[in-house]
Amino acid sequence: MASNAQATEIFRTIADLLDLLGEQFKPEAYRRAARSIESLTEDLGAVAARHELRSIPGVGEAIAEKIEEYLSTGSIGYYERLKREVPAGLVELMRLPGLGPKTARRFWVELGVEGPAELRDAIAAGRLVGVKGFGEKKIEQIRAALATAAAGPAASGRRPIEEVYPVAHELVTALRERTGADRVEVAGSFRRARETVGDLDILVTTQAPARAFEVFSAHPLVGQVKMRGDTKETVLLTDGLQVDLRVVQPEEFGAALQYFTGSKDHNVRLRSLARDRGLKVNEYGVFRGEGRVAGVTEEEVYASLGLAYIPPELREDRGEIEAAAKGTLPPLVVESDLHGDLHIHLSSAASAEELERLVEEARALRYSYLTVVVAGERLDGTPWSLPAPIRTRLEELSRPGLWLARGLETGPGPIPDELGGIPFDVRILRPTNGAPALDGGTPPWALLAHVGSSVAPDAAALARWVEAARSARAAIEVGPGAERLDSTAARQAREAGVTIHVPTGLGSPDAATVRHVALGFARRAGAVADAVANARADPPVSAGGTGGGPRRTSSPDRPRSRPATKRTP
DNA sequence: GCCGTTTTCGGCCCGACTGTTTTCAGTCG
Repeated sequence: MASNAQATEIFRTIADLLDLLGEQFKPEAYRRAARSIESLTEDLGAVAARHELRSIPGVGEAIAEKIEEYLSTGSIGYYERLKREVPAGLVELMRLPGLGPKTARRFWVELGVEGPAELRDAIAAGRLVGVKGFGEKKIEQIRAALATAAAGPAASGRRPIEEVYPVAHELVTALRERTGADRVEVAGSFRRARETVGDLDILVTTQAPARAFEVFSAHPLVGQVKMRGDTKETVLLTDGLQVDLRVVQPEEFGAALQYFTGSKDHNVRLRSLARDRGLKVNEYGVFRGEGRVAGVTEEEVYASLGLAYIPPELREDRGEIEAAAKGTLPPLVVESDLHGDLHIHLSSAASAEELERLVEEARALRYSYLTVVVAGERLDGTPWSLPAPIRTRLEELSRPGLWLARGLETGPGPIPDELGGIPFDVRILRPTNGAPALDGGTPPWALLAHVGSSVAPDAAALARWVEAARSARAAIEVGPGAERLDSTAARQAREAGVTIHVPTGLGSPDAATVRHVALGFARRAGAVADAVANARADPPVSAGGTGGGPRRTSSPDRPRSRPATKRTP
């Protein structure tokens, strides 16, 4: 999806350039279009070929034309003109923390400064002293921002959600236990389960805000306090992640949680819907005139606008508001829907104790099946397998109530001779480059895994794999890490009717992170329990290869059946 | 520049915080 990413970046830059020219509403319009293009599940070229560019939210006549121009010529005349008009260095300046378009423009117009290097020189030469609006502190702040930018490129970019997850968990736990806060929730893109997180927004209700700030600032993860007001504190963690802590009143908590969860586009739509109904929504509640209509809970906020509750993962203005109004939102998969895992790896040196711990974990979660990969091919194509005693132990531990299936993980071709004698129940496909078509003669595939490890994640390759999974009736694995699908790709799989697999992380130290993040991605993709392979009561597996199939007696083997599935509450 | 279950024109979120101010501008989220 290289061209989508490039188009996104071009429109973002156009927005910045227009900002620098002092334009009022155009910049936001271009940013809106950029956000939509970024989250597209298919290539812009494909949308253009169907003449459906205008159906992309935020893309109207003018931007659609510019996309066409970009697709056919590789550049956009309007963009090139703007770049000639405004020095490129100004965009860098306005992207520095604490600086914005107004300030960058003033440097340009009043001081002739056209970029970071010139600004540094101007400050060193004392040219900012005495300029209206620039006191000692402001100048120092700019100097510091320039130094940080020069030291390393983008020390404060967005980071993967799985990296932030344990940190968020720790901070929330500490706030709950040590500050006397009543309610503590993380909002923002973290709560929406976006793949990347820019910062953390934590909301608390407490009678003693000052104490909450005090305790929070003293947490070992916190590096420095950036600012502290009456209701809000901003800190930087030792690893550079920014965390905002906001204190809100209990009667406002739902409204604040809704407001700070976003997304921006979702909230804009919500507010305009409210306006149409004579209501006003802000972070303090929903109001008719002076009277508060809602605010304690999010459910109440949505209900007051005539909407069903919208799960955070869907709040991106991609049609969820219309669906909530009509009552057609899907009941998204929840953690208690998961009945097992089709893809568990143990190391080739695994011990029986490791296997037993794994089984204990599965029992504790009331899972009814696990596929443990017992044999397969390494990335270099050489075969490996779990030691025979471990495979035997696996069979011994399998019983009605918890079926331990044996997984065989290979490329798409015939099973290599070396692995031919090893019995298995589930065949897991590890894609290799250039061979997307699954061999129809082999047993049905249960799972397409490690997709990102062997194919470039561009739209065309992804489309091939989704089609391969669809025709083989295999599930595709979703979750954190380069080897699994992100939520955008998962949405594409869903749209093609391909089921997805949510890894549970069982047996790994970061199991909770893997499971929650993967579930979040599945929910972002709009998956209901029926769309998740391991949310089915019986494993979506048929007897495979030389294996014997399910060795349990409690329920008959039902290949490819769609057993009754627990409903989302 | 986009958008419309009251609109094809006239809107487009708005409050907290900082720094430089004497009443406000800019940035951020």
